[in-house]
Amino acid sequence: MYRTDSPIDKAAELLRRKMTALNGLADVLVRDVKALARDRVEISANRPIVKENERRSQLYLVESGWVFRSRGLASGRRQIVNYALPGDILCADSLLFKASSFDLTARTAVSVIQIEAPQGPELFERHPGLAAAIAWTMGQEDSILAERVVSLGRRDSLEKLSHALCELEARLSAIGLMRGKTIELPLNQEDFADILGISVIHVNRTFRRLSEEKIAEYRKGAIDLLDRGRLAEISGFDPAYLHLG
Amino acid sequence: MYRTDSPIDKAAELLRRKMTALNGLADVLVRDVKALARDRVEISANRPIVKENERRSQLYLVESGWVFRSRGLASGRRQIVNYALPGDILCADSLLFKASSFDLTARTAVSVIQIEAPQGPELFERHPGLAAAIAWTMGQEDSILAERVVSLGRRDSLEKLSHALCELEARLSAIGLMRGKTIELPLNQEDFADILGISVIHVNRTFRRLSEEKIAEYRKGAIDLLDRGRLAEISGFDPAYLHLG
DNA sequence: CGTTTAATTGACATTATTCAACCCGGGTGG
DNA sequence: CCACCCGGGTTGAATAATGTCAATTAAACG
Repeated sequence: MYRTDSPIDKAAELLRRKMTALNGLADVLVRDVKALARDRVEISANRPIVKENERRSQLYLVESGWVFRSRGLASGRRQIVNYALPGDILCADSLLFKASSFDLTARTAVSVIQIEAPQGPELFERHPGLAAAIAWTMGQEDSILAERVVSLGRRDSLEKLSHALCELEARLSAIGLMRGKTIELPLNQEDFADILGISVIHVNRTFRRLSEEKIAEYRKGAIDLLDRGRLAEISGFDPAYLHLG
Repeated sequence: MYRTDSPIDKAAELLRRKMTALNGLADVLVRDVKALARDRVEISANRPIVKENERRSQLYLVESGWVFRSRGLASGRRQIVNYALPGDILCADSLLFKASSFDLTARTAVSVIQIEAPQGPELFERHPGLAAAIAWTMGQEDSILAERVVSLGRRDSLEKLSHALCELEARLSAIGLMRGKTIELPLNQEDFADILGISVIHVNRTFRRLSEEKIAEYRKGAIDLLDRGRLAEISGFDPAYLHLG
């Protein structure tokens, strides 16, 4: 077990725990990560982590805080594509592609561990553990986004919201961030709107419906899940796509 | 150059061409692919390639035909998450995860080349080229899905359709499948509905709008792009996310 | 030809958006 | 201590977008 009180160890442990499927590689990964880890960087809330179209050759391993991956449209609309939590890797794509066309912004104060990774061939030939982590991360992201596409395309607002709440609960409890039936999160209703692809006002009405039926209760900074069974039932939630073991 | 008339070479060449960013690895990749390539498999139209939740340790490299990655919901609704074209890799995730919760179905007659890939550690330690291809494929898919999320969440039907047409044009011309201004495709309006997350009837209305404004014309089996500039303008299309060089 | 599948059209219902107010709690400055 | 402001949050009414249902047309095929 790679457990001490160092922040790098904690974040690396979260990462390792996610990658149980790659049994033989999990340890190699942790070794790679530790060898390549550089500074810890603190980003204050609501600051961009990477501006769109910026090229870099580093990865970031999130240690604490919430990060949004989003796109702002010309019309002023915004879509949050995904959110990253402690143990998640950011900018994995920057090692493979010239540019990313999405913004990464810190929703809360965030601290990340910079990992100096070689690009291209060297990455795959010399650091199989890290390469596996990157592939795994992208695969998981892929799977989450595919589920997001289903939600946005074919579920109504009640189903969308219910599904999002189930996902939040699953992802947070996988990293030990759930306290009982309450999700603590830094998202306001506008953030939910931009995740679910609906208007703020409709988010509000949809939360009210959930609240009227005693299924979930929105408060500032937290959501109480009163009936997780109903939430999963409404949205057809099946946690398999998160690949959390 | 790896060009002969063998189908494996043609598909591998398409794959290699996509991965220009990984300069040093492209050749390693082709070697890996050729070494691991097994049978060619033909799937007839409208047959499942993989049923949901089936575990395998093979990859498929598409040689010809159109493949849908989709999810059917309990209510009978369907969402097409993405489509794969010649040169694309299928089932990359099956090497990393226990199961995939999406269906792969052949929309046309499809032929794929089976690639026998080791799972887990061995993949990354012994076949860096293939590992890179898998990571790259997942990264590209990831990027496409992120763009899909934006479309589904924050664009109206006209923008969605325009964006989809731009994407189709870009992806098809990257593999040499565009003839002038006409997209030849096996998609009917119901397929478009399930890609765009709107109803068939609305797809019809939206095509009519494009046609009235002389922007694009739907015919069975083909779409004529009369004004690509307008299409890109309407949808804010920027091909960068496809990473096609 | 009849049959089938897909496309098209119109009338209507539903869902979600927009706009405009109002509320409420937590600062902040007088 | 109070008045004010500000960022959410909440609510209702009007409007726009999209979905559903039902019927019709068109093309494709044996």
